[in-house]
Amino acid sequence: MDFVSKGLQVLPRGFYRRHPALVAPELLNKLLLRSDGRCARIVEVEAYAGSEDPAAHSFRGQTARNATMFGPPGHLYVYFTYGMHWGSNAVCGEVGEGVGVLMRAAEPLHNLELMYAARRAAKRLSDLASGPGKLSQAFGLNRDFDGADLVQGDRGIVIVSDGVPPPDNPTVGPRVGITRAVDTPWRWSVPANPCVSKAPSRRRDSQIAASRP
DNA sequence: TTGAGGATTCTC
DNA sequence: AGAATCCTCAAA
Repeated sequence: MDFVSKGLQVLPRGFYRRHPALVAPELLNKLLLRSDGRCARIVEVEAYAGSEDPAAHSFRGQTARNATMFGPPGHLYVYFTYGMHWGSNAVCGEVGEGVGVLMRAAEPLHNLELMYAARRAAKRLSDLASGPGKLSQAFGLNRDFDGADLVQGDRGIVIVSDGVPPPDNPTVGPRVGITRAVDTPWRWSVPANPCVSKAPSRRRDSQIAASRP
C-alpha cells in the first residue's frame, strides 16, 4: 500500500469484525482514501444487520448482488440502485452474516479537482459527497470496486485513521430511504458538519452519548 | 420471461 | 413534487 502516507494508520481487519452498529459510529472521522490522492473524512454512516434487519439487502439471504456482504469483513460492498447510483459499504461481522456499514457522506479533503470532475452537478464542497450516491460518484466507486479489500488497499481503495477520534456525541437518527425497520436509529453523523446528507424531514435525530464498548 | 421496486439525486 | 433510468430478484 505504497499510496498510504506516513502517519496514517490502515484500519485492521479486527476493526470490522464486529456488529455493524458498533462499527458504524467508530467509522465517523476516519478517512476514505484512493491511490489517486482522493481523500475524504467520513461524516455519516448507517448500519445494516443482515438476517436480523428487514431493511438490509442481505435480509433474505445471499444473492448474486449482495454476495460480497456475506464474505469476509473489511471488504467494500458496492451496489447499484435507482438505475443510476452506486452505494458503498464496509462489510462487517463474520463471514456469512451479511452485515455492513453504508458510507453515506464524507467531507472532501484532498484532490478535490478529481471529485469535482467526477461530479459535474456539484457546485460546492458540500455537494461533493453529501449522500451515498454522491460519495461513491466523487470517488469513482462502482461495480469494479465491489469486493475490494479495504485492509489490503486492493484496487487502490482503503480506509485509514489520521488520529482524529470519532465524535463523543454523534448525531443519531433513523436510516434514510428505506421502507422497513424505518425507526431503528442506526444512522450516525458528525454533529454540525456541513457535508452530511440532506435527508427527508421525517428524521428525528438527536444527540446522544456514543456507545463505546 | 416478466414486472415491480429500489440503502438516490437532480431539476422543476 | 416528479423524473431519470436499469439492475435484480422472485414469481409465473
